Amino acid sequence: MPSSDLTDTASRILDAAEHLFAEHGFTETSLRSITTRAGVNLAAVNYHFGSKEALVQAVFERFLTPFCRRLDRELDEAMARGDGQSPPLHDLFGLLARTMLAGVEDSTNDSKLSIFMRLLGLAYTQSQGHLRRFLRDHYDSTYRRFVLLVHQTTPHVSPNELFWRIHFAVGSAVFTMGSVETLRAIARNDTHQDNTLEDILHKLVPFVANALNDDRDH
Amino acid sequence: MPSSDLTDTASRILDAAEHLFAEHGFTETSLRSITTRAGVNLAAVNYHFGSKEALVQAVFERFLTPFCRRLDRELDEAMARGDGQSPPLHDLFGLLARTMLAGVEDSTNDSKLSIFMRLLGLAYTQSQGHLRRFLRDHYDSTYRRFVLLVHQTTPHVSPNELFWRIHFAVGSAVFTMGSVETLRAIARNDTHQDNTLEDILHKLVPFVANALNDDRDH
DNA sequence: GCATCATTCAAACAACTGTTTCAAACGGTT
DNA sequence: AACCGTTTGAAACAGTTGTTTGAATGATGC
Repeated sequence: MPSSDLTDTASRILDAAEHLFAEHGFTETSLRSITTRAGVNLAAVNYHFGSKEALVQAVFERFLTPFCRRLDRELDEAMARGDGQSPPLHDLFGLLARTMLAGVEDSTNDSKLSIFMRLLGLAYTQSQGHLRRFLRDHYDSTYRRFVLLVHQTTPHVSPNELFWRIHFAVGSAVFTMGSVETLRAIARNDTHQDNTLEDILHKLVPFVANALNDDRDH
Repeated sequence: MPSSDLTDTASRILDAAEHLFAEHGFTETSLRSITTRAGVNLAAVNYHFGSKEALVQAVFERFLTPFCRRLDRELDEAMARGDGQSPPLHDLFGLLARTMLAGVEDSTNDSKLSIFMRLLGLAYTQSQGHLRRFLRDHYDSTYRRFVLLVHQTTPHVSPNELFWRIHFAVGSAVFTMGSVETLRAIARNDTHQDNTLEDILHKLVPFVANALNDDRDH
């Protein structure tokens, strides 16, 4: 019911798949559960996308392509504002976080962003084979551009040290994202505080930026 | 072939399952692939463990129970040395890292630790339902004890803020160590530097400790 | 109205999943 | 040797998976 009857079959499949993938993972989600939720026939998936693998890629493409385009544009503008100089580390990651939030039209409802985050987490942890290749082939250039900017803003950190710190940082982001909903529930019980996704991102950004910026090599 | 013929059926199943779960995840690993690798009959899993779910739990129990026992003892000793005072943050995580490394008898071979961490990662991201319950029921007390110590050494950080930072930190550790083999290869190509596992832990510990210790709330 | 195309549908497909069955083999005890 | 409980073995089980089929349906252009 969340997807209106106005949209076409392919979009309804993508909507349903997006939700179910984020909730249960890829292999745990059957085509039958997707088509049932979407209210379409089982064969529609293979007809419109060719295979389940292709559907997975289509789900990622639908939200990752606009995201990378937005990020690239944001980076262009930031560079222009700074006369070709890359912005400081906090701004760089703040920009990243804002670009993520910008993809969610309804900012009061976290679910869209939550799905976005979980999918990103899945992409990192569950992607063996075809998905990993797909993501590398399509979005590696944006990723490398961002890393290069981080590199330029932290010239005091050696390349090797920075390499590891970036992966530490990616790890904290990806893992938190991958289980945001669960963690939020635990936090509600534990600390009696309700954190919005925006709150969490605003804690993650300085966490990452500070850790990357430490001027001692280890 | 990796597991010797001397060990009994149950252990050989656990060895095979451990490797395959870490490599492909739970649902992606079939009982047939496990028993084939272990060189035992298919029915042996249900005979010795009862079900696949129970096998998953047994795999976690085999490495998590000794680990938590070691960690508890190490914490006891550290508290005794400090007259009941919890050690500073760097030492606390250094102790954690050493306890992890201690579980790997063959310190020249990283694969055991890598599997350990990958399983921890799976527990984090893929555990819905039975596994999550199992882990909470069995190992939550050790976990809470460690968190409480971290809490006492960082009184300037609010409980909610610390909650999230700890999960950021766990994420970076689990993610990096879980793909340590792959990342080391990339680093060798990228920065022309060969990092031992110990090197990486020595970068990770201050990364985590510094990030947790930041005195501003966000 | 007719032909042509894309789309939908119910049904079946083969392959794989975890689990069960029951006879055979084993090892120790008397 | 005969008995015992424990363990292994090959085979089958029922259920689910992704995918394919071929007929029915719909809309579009002439």
